[in-house]
Amino acid sequence: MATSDRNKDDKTYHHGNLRAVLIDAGLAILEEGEQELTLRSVAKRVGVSHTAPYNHFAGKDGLLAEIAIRGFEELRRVTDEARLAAGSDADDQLLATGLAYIRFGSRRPALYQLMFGPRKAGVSSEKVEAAGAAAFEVLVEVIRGGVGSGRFRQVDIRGAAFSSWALVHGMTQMVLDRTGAPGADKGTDIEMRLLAAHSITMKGLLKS
Amino acid sequence: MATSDRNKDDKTYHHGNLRAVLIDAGLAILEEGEQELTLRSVAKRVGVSHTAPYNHFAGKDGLLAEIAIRGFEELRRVTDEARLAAGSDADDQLLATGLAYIRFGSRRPALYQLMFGPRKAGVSSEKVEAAGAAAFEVLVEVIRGGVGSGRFRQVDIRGAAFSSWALVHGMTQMVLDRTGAPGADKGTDIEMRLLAAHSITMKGLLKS
DNA sequence: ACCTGAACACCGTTCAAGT
DNA sequence: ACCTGAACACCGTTCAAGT
Repeated sequence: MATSDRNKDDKTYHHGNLRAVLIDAGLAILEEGEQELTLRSVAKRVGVSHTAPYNHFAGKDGLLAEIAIRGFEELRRVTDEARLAAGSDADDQLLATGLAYIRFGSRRPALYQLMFGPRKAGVSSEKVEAAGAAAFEVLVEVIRGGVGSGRFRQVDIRGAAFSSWALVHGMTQMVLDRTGAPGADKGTDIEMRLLAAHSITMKGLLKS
Repeated sequence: MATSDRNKDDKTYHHGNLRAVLIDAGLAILEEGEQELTLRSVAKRVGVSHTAPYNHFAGKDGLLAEIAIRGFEELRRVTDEARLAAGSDADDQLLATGLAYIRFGSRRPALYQLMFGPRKAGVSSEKVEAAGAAAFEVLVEVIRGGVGSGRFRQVDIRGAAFSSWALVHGMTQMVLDRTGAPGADKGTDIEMRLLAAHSITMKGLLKS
């Protein structure tokens, strides 16, 4: 009896998939934002000893890297969805992906800070950069499409994508920095800022 | 004899100005980049017990806030100097301040990350934001001058300044993130990126 | 008014030991 | 192959005690 009970729990508990469960727990802690993300807090939440994670990750940095990768994968997903939903106009696509980007950072501040915060070098760090590069490609696609269709000027594609990314990234960071600042209309305000920047950029980007 | 020796040392040692000495020590640790910035490491470098800082700061966060303020003051200084050295053309001024901004972040990566990293809320945090706002005003002046002289279109001044700041801030962050990335020509590369972004932005900003 | 040293709770990491 | 518990070095912070 006790054995069969144990087997039932084990499906979601921990034997084959402790690695994945730990990553999810870390993401959940960041999402809730109350608790500190600690190797010990993650292990405790899963119900495992605080040294168990060392069997699946290269210490705390290894776990953090895996969480950051998940973040970049989702960032790529939401921006790509926004791009597809924006229709065929490259101008609309660029604005939509920028908005999706800023919303992602605003809604997941702790995860976003982790993704772009200082990382120790290492092999897992390269995988993080690869995930970030994949997310970056969404913007490259937008610019490439705009240039290809003749809507945009013949700008350097990756250079323009880099500028767009830097702009939304910088804006997101500035929103997250001033968490205690006056003005609860932060969310709408930053979107207006992006709109203004977008219209200036577009005057330099559009062909006609 | 021992007393007079002691008095000589005390001038730079610690009695009246321990507070300032601790801030300098923290900045020096960040500058060197080898040591971890820790309340204890700062105290040790100054030659004082690790609890002494509590007489001058609200814990570690209080010291960190003071260091960040110093950083923003210097950021304001270097961008303002670049603005003045760039002559009277607002276009040149905008590019020069952007370059000075990115160079500041590139040369003081640890300090820059501290300035824009997650800060705990508190009174000292407000002073940090005030120092950051003062640095921001340099860019506002550039845009205001460009609009006033008729060189720039009649854009929203603070909105355009915000966009410019976000752009260089985002670029700086992206340079600092990829510390281990391939391509040692990082420094020159990012400046070319900024030039490209600047020329696109200018097409939307300039009047004629 | 300012500084020290002991003490506390917490953290990341290592390692022998268990299964 | 995976997990545990003790142990270690380190951290921020508090506090009684000194001057």
